[in-house]
Amino acid sequence: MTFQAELINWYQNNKRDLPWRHTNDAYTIWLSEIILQQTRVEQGLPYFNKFLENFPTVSDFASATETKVLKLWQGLGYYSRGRNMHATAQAVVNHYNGIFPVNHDELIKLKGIGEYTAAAISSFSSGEARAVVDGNVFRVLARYFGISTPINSPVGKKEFYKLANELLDQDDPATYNQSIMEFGAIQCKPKSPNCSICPLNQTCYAFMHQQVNLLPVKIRKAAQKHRYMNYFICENEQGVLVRERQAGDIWQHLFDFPSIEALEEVTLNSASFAQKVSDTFGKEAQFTLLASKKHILTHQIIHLHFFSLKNYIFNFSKQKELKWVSLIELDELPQPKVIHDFITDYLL
DNA sequence: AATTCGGGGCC
DNA sequence: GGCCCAGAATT
Repeated sequence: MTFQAELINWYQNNKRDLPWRHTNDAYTIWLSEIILQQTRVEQGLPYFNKFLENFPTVSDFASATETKVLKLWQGLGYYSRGRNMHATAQAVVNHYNGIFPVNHDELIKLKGIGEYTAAAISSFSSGEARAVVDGNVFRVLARYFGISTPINSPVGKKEFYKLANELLDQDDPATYNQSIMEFGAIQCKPKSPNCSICPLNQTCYAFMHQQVNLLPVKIRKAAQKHRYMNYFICENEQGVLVRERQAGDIWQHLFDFPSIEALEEVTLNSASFAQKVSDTFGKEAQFTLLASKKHILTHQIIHLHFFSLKNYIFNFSKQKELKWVSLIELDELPQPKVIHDFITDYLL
């Protein structure tokens, strides 16, 4: 049996029953593919159901507010996916008559849809012969064919795409694409795959040369950086003061609180920190520590302190991103996971 | 070509 | 603590 036939045969016997595999509707498939970018099926599944329930059609998605979209996205991470989805839904309504494109060359023009996602949506919805190359495919091809070119280098990406499209089953690209990804996720998994039961083990380069745990090759990422975020909670009869985060940093268009950020850990009861608070919130400002947390992102380790702030002065004309909200309204705003955890424990 | 976008699960 | 996950956009 050929490599492709073995994969499809394995898929028919081992595939998971996932909701987006029961449709060829491009909108529904688009929802699943964006949600699953850099996200495990188990983590994305409840979000897929939630989005389909709230937005049954692309028109429903387009007519929602961005805040509503981000609130539904809350906790899933990589929030630009949510913002780009909103823009794309509106583009489909305005420029495609509300009919989601199914062709690769149209799909890739849309925000948030790159090479992988355009291939996935086009092959699954219309049977277009485009090979998907995701993390699973990189791994399966690198191991089976013994390719040591780094998968996250431009040269490697080109090489793997070329091979993937040569291997693509022209008669049923959708099933073949599903098969190789599912095979990578379940059988040819990253850590300690059970190669003894693999139907391809007798022709797999990595297995025969004891290189399964050496492939694929990946170039190391930059080291994580530490950030120190000191948040100040201001409460009055109206509620609490929040800040909408702006472009150019993490959590764009999500909400947190007024803060003083530092590059190093501050000594909380030091004169220098007290001076900084006075400079920012006025000489009479008083603060007490409410909680401390640590939050890990891909490239950042964030150290957070939350303070209650009294007797403060704000210059709202210079802080247009600030606004007062009631606790009810606060609950409707999208928040970073670590902020939402704090609010749940200390404000609600 | 390298960095930067989250959060969770696994070892 | 490091690695990976149905990657894309930016610089």
